[in-house]
Amino acid sequence: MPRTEKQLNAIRKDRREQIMNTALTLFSREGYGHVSISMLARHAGISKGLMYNYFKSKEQLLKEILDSGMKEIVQYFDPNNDGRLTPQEFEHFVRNTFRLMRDNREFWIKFFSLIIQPNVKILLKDGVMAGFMRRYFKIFEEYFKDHGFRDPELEVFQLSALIEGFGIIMLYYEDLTEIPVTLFKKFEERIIQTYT
Amino acid sequence: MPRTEKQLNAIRKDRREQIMNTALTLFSREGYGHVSISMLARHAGISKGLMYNYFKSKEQLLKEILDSGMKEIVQYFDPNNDGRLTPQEFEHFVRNTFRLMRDNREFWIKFFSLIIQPNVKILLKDGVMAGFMRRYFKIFEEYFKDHGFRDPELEVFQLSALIEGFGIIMLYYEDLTEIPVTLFKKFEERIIQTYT
Amino acid sequence: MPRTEKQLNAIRKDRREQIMNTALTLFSREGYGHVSISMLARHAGISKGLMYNYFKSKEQLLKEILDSGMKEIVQYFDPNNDGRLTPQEFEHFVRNTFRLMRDNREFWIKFFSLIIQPNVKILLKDGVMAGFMRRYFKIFEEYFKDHGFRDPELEVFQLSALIEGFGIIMLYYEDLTEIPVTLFKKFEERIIQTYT
Amino acid sequence: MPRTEKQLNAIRKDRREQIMNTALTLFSREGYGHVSISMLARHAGISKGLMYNYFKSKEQLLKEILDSGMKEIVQYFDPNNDGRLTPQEFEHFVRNTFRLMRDNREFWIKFFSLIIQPNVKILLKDGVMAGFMRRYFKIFEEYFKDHGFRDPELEVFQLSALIEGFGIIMLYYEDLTEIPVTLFKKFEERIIQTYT
DNA sequence: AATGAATGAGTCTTCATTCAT
DNA sequence: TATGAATGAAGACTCATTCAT
Repeated sequence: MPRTEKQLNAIRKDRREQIMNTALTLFSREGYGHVSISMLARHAGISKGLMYNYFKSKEQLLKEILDSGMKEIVQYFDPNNDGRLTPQEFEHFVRNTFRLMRDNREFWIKFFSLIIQPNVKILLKDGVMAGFMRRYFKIFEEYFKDHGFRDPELEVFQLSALIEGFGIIMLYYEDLTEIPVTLFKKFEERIIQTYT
Repeated sequence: MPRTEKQLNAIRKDRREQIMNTALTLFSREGYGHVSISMLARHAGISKGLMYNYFKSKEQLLKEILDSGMKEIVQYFDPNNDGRLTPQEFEHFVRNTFRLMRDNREFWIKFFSLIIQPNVKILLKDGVMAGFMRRYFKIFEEYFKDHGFRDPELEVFQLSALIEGFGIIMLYYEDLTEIPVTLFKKFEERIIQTYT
Repeated sequence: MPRTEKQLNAIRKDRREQIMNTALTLFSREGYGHVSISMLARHAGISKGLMYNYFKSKEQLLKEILDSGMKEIVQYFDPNNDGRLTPQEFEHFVRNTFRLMRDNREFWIKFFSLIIQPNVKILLKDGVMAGFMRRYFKIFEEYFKDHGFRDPELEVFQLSALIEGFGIIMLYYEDLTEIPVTLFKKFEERIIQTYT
Repeated sequence: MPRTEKQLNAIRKDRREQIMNTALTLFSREGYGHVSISMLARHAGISKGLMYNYFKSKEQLLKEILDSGMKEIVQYFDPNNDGRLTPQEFEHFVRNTFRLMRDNREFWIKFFSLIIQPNVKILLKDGVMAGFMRRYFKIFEEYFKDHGFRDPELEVFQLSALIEGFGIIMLYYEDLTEIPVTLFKKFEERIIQTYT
């Protein structure tokens, strides 16, 4: 008996996720350019050819991974989408971002590791990322201006540095010096105290 | 009649630098793994084979680039090598680091872009980097402990995040939002004020 | 629908043999080192890459060819594996060896031509060959000692020279002076008469 | 003061020999194809370019090495050049050949190792070798015919096999089983006894 | 939907040879 | 005479992608 349309869709959805998860893990660990389709197929437990039933090319696969990650980031930012942040929204944003990272630490380390790869960066430059970044810089600058910070530009710069730096440290030095969860919490509180 | 030893040394020095500079530019822009020897040779204006007169392999070339950069970084840190930082030394270190970056901004953007690449990271892990990082973490923690900071660990973490984040921002967003030199200066002052 | 396991195995077996046969012919005629993968692929009627689906490397291909040839040689020698040769076993060995050579003359000429190549020799030295040779020398020396030959060592030496020399002549001069099959037979009889 | 013509010639002659000796050693040990000019120059203690002052190409160098070796072999054979061998001449030939090998064992092992390399063989086929071999076969056949051997063709075949096999054994197994000089002598005597 | 054999362009690397000095 | 920097063709090997089954 042939499978129903519904079953087929379920299979397809599972397979796609399975492939994307495996790909993210490998891309982040080995570098996008060093992951061959053979390796990917082997790790995902499928055949080489099958990948091409789900993704047009290796690059397409990468793009879908990036998109799905970016969507999650964006959704916690400026939820009512009015281009303004209240201190509550600011705190909410920071807490949510950190919670996201804590709850799904492995995923975000991988994702961060992926987006700083040169070949990958190029894809993002002209994609969602650029727009997101511009908007993000703008909204924070407004926020600092409205809440009496003397040098809003500097604050945006410093805040960005802290957040990006946080990512890099997780990624880069974690296996040297195990970073305890309490430190994450303290770092989060410090940022909220400093900026609200 | 063969060239004199002096002539040969001059030629060799020039060529090495020419190749290393070209390589750093390409490695950082395109990613180490995506730069082929063909591409490198074309950009450096030499033949494919010649690279191998100067460097045993592509990887060896990378290692020499990394070493030469790391040496410059290390030399401004804990100059009297006693494992202790005075506030003056701290300030001196920050100012010098920033000056280095300002004076040779392009180089350091490239260098930073290089060392966060996954394939490159691996090389550093077992090289100078690991040792340097451990020492760096330790010395700063001592510094904060000795100068009355309540939570030295958190301060080290935050300072590191700021510095690394500074690198990432330069690298990642500069071509979106031109970062003015005055901002660099203000960022530098803020760090010094905060920590001394 | 994917091919069945059986179909795949058949395809793989055929291809392996096709590649190994082509390789033996070329390696023996041109020398292992002078046969490029391009050349091999062209002669075998396959693409350059395909060889690497079947053999990890050019060297691995060589090793498998050597192994398969050595196995055939070894099986006719000291069949009951007691480290002793009776005159009947001696005769049996000689007759079988010559029959093998006559029946598959081309193959053995190629094989012999292959194993005397310097690069190839090195592989054999540390492989089956060394062990085989030592055993072979020992058993024949025992044989000559037991059957009243005055100078067993000399006889082993002479017998070996005859056999190896036979190989060289086939290989080296055959295309100068066509060697008739009757001569082979007479050579065989002479050896058996002399040593039994 | 510039060197005299005579001095220059002496230098040239020395250099040529030095290069040829080094080349023979390397060619035989590593295989002609695996010896690079760099390697050769390094081992001979000269520059890469200099080799080309003395030999037009790598192949030309090989050819001269082969020629000089072949000349030595040929000169002991059929000295009065009448196409006939007397038993004395036969003995003389065998004794001289073996003496040559004993006295300069290393050289001949190298030379033999060289001429059986496939790439090298090809050069010889159309050179001195072919002619030499034909003549050699012919003269021995006459010899055996004239001296009452029943099957001259078989004898030529066997004699050749013994001699070639002797070469192979020296070359191939010597480092497994050290072959004593006394064995050489006995082998020589046996051949003379058998054939005169 | 699923497989993996097959392709060929492209990668890093080696090396005989040339040539300015 | 002597040097070694420089070249470029060629070699072993990898891998994204296609396609018959």
